[in-house]
Amino acid sequence: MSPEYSPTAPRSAVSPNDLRPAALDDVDQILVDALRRDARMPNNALAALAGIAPSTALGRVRSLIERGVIRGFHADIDPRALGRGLEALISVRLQAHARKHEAFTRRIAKLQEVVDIYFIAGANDYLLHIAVLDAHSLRDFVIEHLGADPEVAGTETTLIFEHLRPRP
Amino acid sequence: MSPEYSPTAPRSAVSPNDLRPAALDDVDQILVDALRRDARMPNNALAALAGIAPSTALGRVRSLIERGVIRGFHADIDPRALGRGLEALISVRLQAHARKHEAFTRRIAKLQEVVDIYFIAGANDYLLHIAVLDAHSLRDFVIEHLGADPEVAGTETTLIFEHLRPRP
DNA sequence: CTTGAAATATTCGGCTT
DNA sequence: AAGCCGAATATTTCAAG
Repeated sequence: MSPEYSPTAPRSAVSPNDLRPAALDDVDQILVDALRRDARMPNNALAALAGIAPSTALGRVRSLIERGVIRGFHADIDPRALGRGLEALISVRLQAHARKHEAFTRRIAKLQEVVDIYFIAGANDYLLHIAVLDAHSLRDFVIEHLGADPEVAGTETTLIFEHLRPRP
Repeated sequence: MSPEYSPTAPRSAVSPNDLRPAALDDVDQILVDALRRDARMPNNALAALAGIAPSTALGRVRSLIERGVIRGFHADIDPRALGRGLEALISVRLQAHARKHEAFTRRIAKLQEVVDIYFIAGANDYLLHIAVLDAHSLRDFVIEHLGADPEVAGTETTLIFEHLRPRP
């Protein structure tokens, strides 16, 4: 008998050189969902939730990490507790001839103030989400780390009044 | 003897009605830092790292949660694994007379596609970070959830090529 | 904040489907 | 391949000092 297509098995990747992690089955979905809500949920409880043995849950979670589906487990910390009560978004446009995007990214990524780096389409090249102590620190950040860089053609800073993360 | 200033004690809040969590001592700092890197680090290991007994570490972490310093523990999931390989930023401007910001926020916060809601200063009122399946879903999202709302005066959508989160 | 002990959870090898 | 079981290790948690 020739091999045949199984409709219940996960499909292979859609495009040829696709780095997408393999599709998640129902159990994986439950585990991922639970860990997204509470990364410290015991393996025990995960197993019970998913209706599998603890050892199986352990293997599943390890596989999810291995496959890159779970990229990490992190505590969400109130920036105010870290003395970073002021958050801002900074649009950054690099010089047209600038081809040192990677170097810029690496340099910016090292700065303590930087929370997110979005590499974006459109007139600007980056949107930086930063968290600092106060307005003075914000100015210092822009002047010292962006204004001083000859590759940076321009910046635009916008204050964040409130930041919500609805999912977790 | 009159009460005197103790240089080692944490200062009280700077401004009168300040909701800032109390300052963190060295041990708290270590715990917060470790849990930010790895939310699943065992309480045991945390204790050893901070140089305190496990029971003390347990109490410290609970206190940090209680005080709102730690807002949660979350697994970081690759959006591609969730079938959300396309991310975008959408600037949203509400009608000048719109005073239903809270209602808008609540409605948007419920949508599965929404990753972050930034309430910002400037010409626009919101910046939404969303993750969707593909360009078609993105268009649908804008039309259905933003374009259809009479309170929304305008939107501007920008694709995210890459999103880095340097800290963890 | 620590100790110490009981209750829970993790983890692995070996076995079953 | 993937899952379960059982048993040794490890961890969590609380009451007491």
